[in-house]
Amino acid sequence: MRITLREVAEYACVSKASVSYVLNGKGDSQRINPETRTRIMEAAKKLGYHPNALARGLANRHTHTVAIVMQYPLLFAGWSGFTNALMHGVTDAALEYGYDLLLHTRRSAQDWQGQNLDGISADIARLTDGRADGALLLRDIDDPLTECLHENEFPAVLMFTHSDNPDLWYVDCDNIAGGRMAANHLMDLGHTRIVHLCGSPRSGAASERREGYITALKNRGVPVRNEWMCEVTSPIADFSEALALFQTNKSDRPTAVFAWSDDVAIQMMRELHELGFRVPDDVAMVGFDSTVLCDHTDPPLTSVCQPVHQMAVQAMALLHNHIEGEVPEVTQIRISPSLDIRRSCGASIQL
Amino acid sequence: MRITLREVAEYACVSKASVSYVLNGKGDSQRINPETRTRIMEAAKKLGYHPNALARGLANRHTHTVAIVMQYPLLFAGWSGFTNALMHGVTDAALEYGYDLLLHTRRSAQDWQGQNLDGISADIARLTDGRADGALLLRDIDDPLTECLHENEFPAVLMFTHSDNPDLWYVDCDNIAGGRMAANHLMDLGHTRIVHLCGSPRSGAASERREGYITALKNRGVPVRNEWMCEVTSPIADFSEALALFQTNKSDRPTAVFAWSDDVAIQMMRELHELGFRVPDDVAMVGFDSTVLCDHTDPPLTSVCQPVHQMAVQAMALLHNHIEGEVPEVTQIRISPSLDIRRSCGASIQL
DNA sequence: ATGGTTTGCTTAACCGGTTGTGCAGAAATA
DNA sequence: TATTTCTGCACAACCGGTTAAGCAAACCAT
Repeated sequence: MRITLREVAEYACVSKASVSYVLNGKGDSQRINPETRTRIMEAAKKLGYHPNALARGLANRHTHTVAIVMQYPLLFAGWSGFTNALMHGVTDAALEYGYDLLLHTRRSAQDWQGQNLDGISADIARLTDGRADGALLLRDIDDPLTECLHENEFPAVLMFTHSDNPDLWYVDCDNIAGGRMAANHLMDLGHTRIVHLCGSPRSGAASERREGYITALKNRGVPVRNEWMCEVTSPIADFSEALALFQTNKSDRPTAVFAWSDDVAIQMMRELHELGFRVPDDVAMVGFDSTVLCDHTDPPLTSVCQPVHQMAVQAMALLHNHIEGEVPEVTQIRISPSLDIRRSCGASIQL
Repeated sequence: MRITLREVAEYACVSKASVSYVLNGKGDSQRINPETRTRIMEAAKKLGYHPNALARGLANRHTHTVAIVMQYPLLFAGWSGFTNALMHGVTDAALEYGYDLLLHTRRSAQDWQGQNLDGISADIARLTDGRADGALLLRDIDDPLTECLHENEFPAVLMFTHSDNPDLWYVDCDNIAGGRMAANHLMDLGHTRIVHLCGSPRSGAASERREGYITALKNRGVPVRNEWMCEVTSPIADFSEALALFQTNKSDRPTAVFAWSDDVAIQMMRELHELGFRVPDDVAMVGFDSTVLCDHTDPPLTSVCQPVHQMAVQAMALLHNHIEGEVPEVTQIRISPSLDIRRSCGASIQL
């Protein structure tokens, strides 16, 4: 058993209160006699005392811990460096602000589908059980958890998603602009027959990228074809519908693909390659996230870039404000994406 | 403020103890009158009661939480899917056993270099402060933290590293065999001039891979050249020393490279490519970890494969045993790696 | 009627900290 | 000398749970 405050107190022949005052330097600590103070400090050091975080959290009502809540454990199943960059940013920022991190995942997406409120309330219970002072939320756009937490007045900040509710704080990328960028780049290069591989309609980011794609096409008078928007949510999903679009006579064949994620783009390049299509000669390809992976594929993948690490840091900063009860001027942050042009569209590389 | 046990008790007109017995189903719970029981259950439901994890942990002396302790936050800075696979396995297994996860990183490697014992004792303090029941350790081979935790009788299991101390439990890959496999594969293909890009000498895994490489060469009477073992710890490290080996007259030029990690192998392929060398025609390349990335590089990278996800699950299983006080027959697990042959060595692909 | 057992709950100590209040004795002031 | 103020610490309540021990009433057997 670890040394407790009481044992330090007994060793130093003082009360628990005095030890607590001395070690924390708050309250009556100025009024402790210097001799007693050093006696207590030495007792603590000699006994190897370290406070129990549970007891301290219970008494203090806060733990210097924040939870990071993933929609799916599958976030760690992806190929690209997105999750890595995300976690890297979050851990860096957590160290910066002195928070520990609690990782919340859940068994499967099914638990949530159909608005399983028992699941939600279980999540709420776990999150607000005193262990964390606040939470970083990586959730679908219409996830009831977000609103529920807000009703429970639990400090939370959304990451890589957003909300129409002005009371909810978030850091997200302007995915509509990102989708537009991707489509415009392809149209600038002369493409008009552009397939979009889109993500889950429940994902706010994926929906916005699709919206940006549609808007860009409409703006230039390019017809938007529903059958050219295929839902391919992950690199291990079914690509056959998308690939079928390429197995027709050449006159009506797509010449470009905008995939909602790098993972999907990269897998699509492989699938196309196996069908005998060359990227970028036969088909141009644009991905999203511009993860480090994009530099190492064949050909290197042109991709819309969002500064994941920086966004994670900003989200943690917002959460810190929220926990401290401070309200910064901007509580809903939209980052503008940029386009990293590599070789997969055949464009000349900008320097 | 959340509803507490006391409020539920008052609402149901019973004592705190009765509520606790009913909600936990332990101890005297059988002796509670069914009517009282339902009254309590309904009160709890109506008030939306959820127990405070800190108070509960304090009283129970355990929290159903395990910490995962990284050597470096940089683990999230890598390109390859190694960390992803690791975290995926850990989160899956944590869900399986009903543990929550606490993530421990630290500011920089410098804190630890030179055996900073203050840093170590701070780590010990944070880990054994009551929040976690045990820890999964991803640390260097000679990290004092491991022994310290063991002395403090804190349940811990090493992952992707090992120890000569028979009391320390671990799950590691047989990296010596892995290094041998890589070198043997290259020698099978006729290569004798093989460069090894090795990792940090403090990393147990990296050292063993190097040892396997050396052993394999010696076994076949191939001279081991010290200048052909270059320390390149990460893809953003300095490759110039390694590249210089290729910028000599052809008769003494290496024909193959075994890199201690996929990240480094992939970057090396790029660097070689820029110097005009073709993989695998001019230089054969073998990596380590066989992450998903290897399928998507140009050319696809032959790599030694360790089952990261499975190893993470096994480590969590061991930790669960440790926490429960059970001692399984095997507490030190060595997984045999395999070789995933792709195209970067020019070998015919096995089916 | 008497003693023993069972039922159904409460009391209170405890986990390991924090912190408001209070109480001696010394020092300062009247 | 009497009163007030300050110094230096202890006491005890509290955070929100768990759980051993105990007690009154009801039940049973003798």
